Amino acid sequence: MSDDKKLTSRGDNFSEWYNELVLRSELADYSPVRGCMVIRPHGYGIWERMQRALDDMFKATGHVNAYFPLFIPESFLSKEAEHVEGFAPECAVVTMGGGKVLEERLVIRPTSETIIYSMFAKWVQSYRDLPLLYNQWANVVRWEMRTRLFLRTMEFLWQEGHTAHATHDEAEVEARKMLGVYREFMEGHMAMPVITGLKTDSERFAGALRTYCCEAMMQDNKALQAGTSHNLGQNFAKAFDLSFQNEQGEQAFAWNTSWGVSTRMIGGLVMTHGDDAGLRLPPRLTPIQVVIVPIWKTDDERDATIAVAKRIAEELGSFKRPDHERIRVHVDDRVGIKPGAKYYHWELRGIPLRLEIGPRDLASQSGMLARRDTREKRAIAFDVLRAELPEILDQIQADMLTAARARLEANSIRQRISYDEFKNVMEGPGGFVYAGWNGDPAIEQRVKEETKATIRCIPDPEFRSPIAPTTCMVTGEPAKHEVIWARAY
RNA sequence: CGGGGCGUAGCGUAGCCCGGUAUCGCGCCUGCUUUGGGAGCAGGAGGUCGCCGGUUCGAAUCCGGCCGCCCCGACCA
Repeated sequence: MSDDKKLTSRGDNFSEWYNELVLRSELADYSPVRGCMVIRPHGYGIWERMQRALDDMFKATGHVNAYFPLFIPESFLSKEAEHVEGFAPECAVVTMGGGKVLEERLVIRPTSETIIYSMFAKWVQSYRDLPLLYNQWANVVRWEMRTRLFLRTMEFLWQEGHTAHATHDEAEVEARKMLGVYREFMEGHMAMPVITGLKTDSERFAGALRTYCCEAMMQDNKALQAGTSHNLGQNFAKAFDLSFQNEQGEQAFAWNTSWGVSTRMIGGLVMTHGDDAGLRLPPRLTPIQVVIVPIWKTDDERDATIAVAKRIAEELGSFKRPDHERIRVHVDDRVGIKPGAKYYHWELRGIPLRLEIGPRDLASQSGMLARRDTREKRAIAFDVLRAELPEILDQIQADMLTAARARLEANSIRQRISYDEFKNVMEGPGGFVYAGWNGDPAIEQRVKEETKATIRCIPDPEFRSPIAPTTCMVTGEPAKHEVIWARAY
């Protein structure tokens, strides 16, 4: 057994652990194009589960899917001043087509506000046409300097919601509602607790009135912005003449929101739950929930255990079952590979449950069930699998969230600390520091330069400290907000 | 775009300083024996040493240029 079978440990080098794990668990691979990655079936399977769950939630909140083009006329980008300033530097631009120089260059969408609101403008005349509640599943391209698998790639997959409303307040409700949807998805499906809140101006989306976000804490105590929701105000409506006649018969500009989450969440999943043995996937998002490993000595035993394994898999996972009763089972019937090697294989890939079935188990009509998250192992009778597995999977899902939440709390600092102590925290263990801020962007900038930490958000009320800080951590002046400081991805 | 590192079989590497046709491990193929925590033995396949040029009788090795990747910064979902 050689050392290259062991994963770099999180403690030794977190960043190397992450890269190695993503590659070795076959979530993704580097591609021939710089900064772009190939999402392999195991990774894409997670994305498909994410899409399905989120899409259901979007539909249940009244949204519809549509699709807008990948190419955006370059002139569209520049119609909203702040937006063009924010995105122009990172745009890929098509200058040639069909062997000819294009009359107007085409930007490959970095985000679709401009093209979508230009179309909304055609479709909206009256307040009766509002609201428009659209979503699209798409790829976008941003010319990033430095890329990392899932966390920042030049092309990534995401969903972008785009809505238009008659009033500011309606748009505000929508932006907050979708932030809540994200939070519920991240906690309920990813088992990843998040802090929701408002971005400061420096971190606000280019062209938005207000940006709300979900911030998660990774195991190296750095923050990951996992989702954003923007109240765009009337900025884009004015740029694209998205106007309507209101009940009073006056022309008015619509109010827009946009909101998105991306394949970056897969990186968050890895860094939230992974351990030194590999991935740990939450039952709701894992492509395979239970892997069955048949064990044998003789050919007869091989045939018998594989037959039983397949029968169980068929019974639990049949497509004839309604979706919510179906368990995603895989039988690892590869010959010539010892059971132990299979255990390592599936542990690396994060499959929540493993069922071992050997000759002894056939006799007793039971198997050994091992949990990936806790590594507990116990016997379970075949005839209770169908009844008990869903409960066990739910338990794993819940336990993973509890564990992640405990880690988030353990690495959050709420007691008042001095700026010097803060610097030590950021140089050392890191974490989320709740502290007062005087509201001055210059202070935010200075802290960033001195500590690499940024204000992740002004947390929503339910995340704030019982006793609000009264003074700014840096200047000692009266605090305008309680904010969360952390280094971020 | 600045700093650092690295490109040798599918993967990871030795060799490079000191020039003579490439080492080892994993993986892969065949056979036999194995299989309840990473199997053993035997045999075998697989290489334009990132690319281009130079020096030399001879270059993975020395020199010049280029390309790519990773890490750390600046910038960003």
